[in-house]
Amino acid sequence: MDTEIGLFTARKQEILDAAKKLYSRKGYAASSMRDLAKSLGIKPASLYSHYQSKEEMLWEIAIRCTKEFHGYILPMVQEDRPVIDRLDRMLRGHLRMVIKNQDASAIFFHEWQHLEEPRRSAFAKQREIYEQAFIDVLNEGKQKGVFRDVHIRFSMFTLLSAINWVYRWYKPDGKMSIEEIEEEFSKLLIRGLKV
Amino acid sequence: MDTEIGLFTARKQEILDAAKKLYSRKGYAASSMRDLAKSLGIKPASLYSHYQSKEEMLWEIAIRCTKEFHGYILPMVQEDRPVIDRLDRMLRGHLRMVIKNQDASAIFFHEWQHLEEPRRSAFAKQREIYEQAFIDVLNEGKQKGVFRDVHIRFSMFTLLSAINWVYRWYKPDGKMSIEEIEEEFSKLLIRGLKV
DNA sequence: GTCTATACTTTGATAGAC
DNA sequence: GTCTATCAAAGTATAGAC
Repeated sequence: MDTEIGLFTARKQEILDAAKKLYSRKGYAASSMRDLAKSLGIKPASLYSHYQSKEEMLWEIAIRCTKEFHGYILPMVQEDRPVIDRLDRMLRGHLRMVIKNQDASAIFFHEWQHLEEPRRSAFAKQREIYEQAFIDVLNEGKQKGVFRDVHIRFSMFTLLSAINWVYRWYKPDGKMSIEEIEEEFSKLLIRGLKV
Repeated sequence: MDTEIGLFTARKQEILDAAKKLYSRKGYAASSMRDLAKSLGIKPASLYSHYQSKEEMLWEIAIRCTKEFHGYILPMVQEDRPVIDRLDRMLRGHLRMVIKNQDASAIFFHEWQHLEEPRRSAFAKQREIYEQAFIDVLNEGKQKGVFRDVHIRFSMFTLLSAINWVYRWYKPDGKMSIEEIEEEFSKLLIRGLKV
């Protein structure tokens, strides 16, 4: 019997992890099935016993990453806390997700654009749901007078993109710990919203 | 005689503009010389009368973009103004460059990674010079007590990346004017640095 | 689950005529 | 400066043996 992780066999997961790393480092379009097979020590044809196509792997990576981000962040919108604390927690959460899924983040932010329809649109839809969560909290804060009269959509993009770039420069052995990065983001980004 | 623009003939420039647009929309790796030729209404082989290779075009786009960003921003570091105003002007300038070179920005921020050595390193070097300008001003502000005790390198990345994302969502006919975007960035990002 | 062998497509690039 | 014709390499994917 297969050793399952979620709906996947362990082998499928190994392959997906290798693909994640490769797509993240070289970009999806520049990554070949030959490259991927080589990194796993198998022949290209063997990959097709696990996935039907190159794009299916991209899709699996993207959609799994989406589920992880959503599962962690979306419930925070309705927590019983002051709106400013909720936004703070959501931004810290987003940062944690980016760092935890550093390779997948490149796919989550960029490479998903190489998906073909209808998957591309399906992903875009999920992405909007995620962004909407931040928009909702920003709107609430604005209406309650906690935040100044900011452009909501603009602020959402700015806050998230400041954090998104972390996947490009974060190194686990770098000078800043995750806690320090969180704290700095919180100070740097939340302050600019306050009345 | 050739109609020159800088060191380029007009035709070379036309081709480069088309490449810029294509690489920006589809990504460099996913863009073929056939695609490019088609968008110009010529045959693929004709491109090689103007450029030696696909990578040479990527290089030209990247390095021209670098020159434009540098020429606009670097002199601001030493202007005779309070340090906070200089940073503010540099961030606004960076924003203007991103919007003015929206297609090239995708290459400036991402696609340059597809350059091969030694061009890749040469570009990376220029990029560091650009980042250093912001680091210098942040350091000065910190030493003068205008900015709080921020992590310099972290702040530089955060400020620039918040703005960099603009190339992904900015539309000339969108809801916010460039002036409004500038103003919002200034409020949102500079406030978080102050003591 | 991986292999060999291979089909078919697309790619970057060159040679040489006009 | 653009064309036709063409090449070698690399791409995704399939069939079928083990």
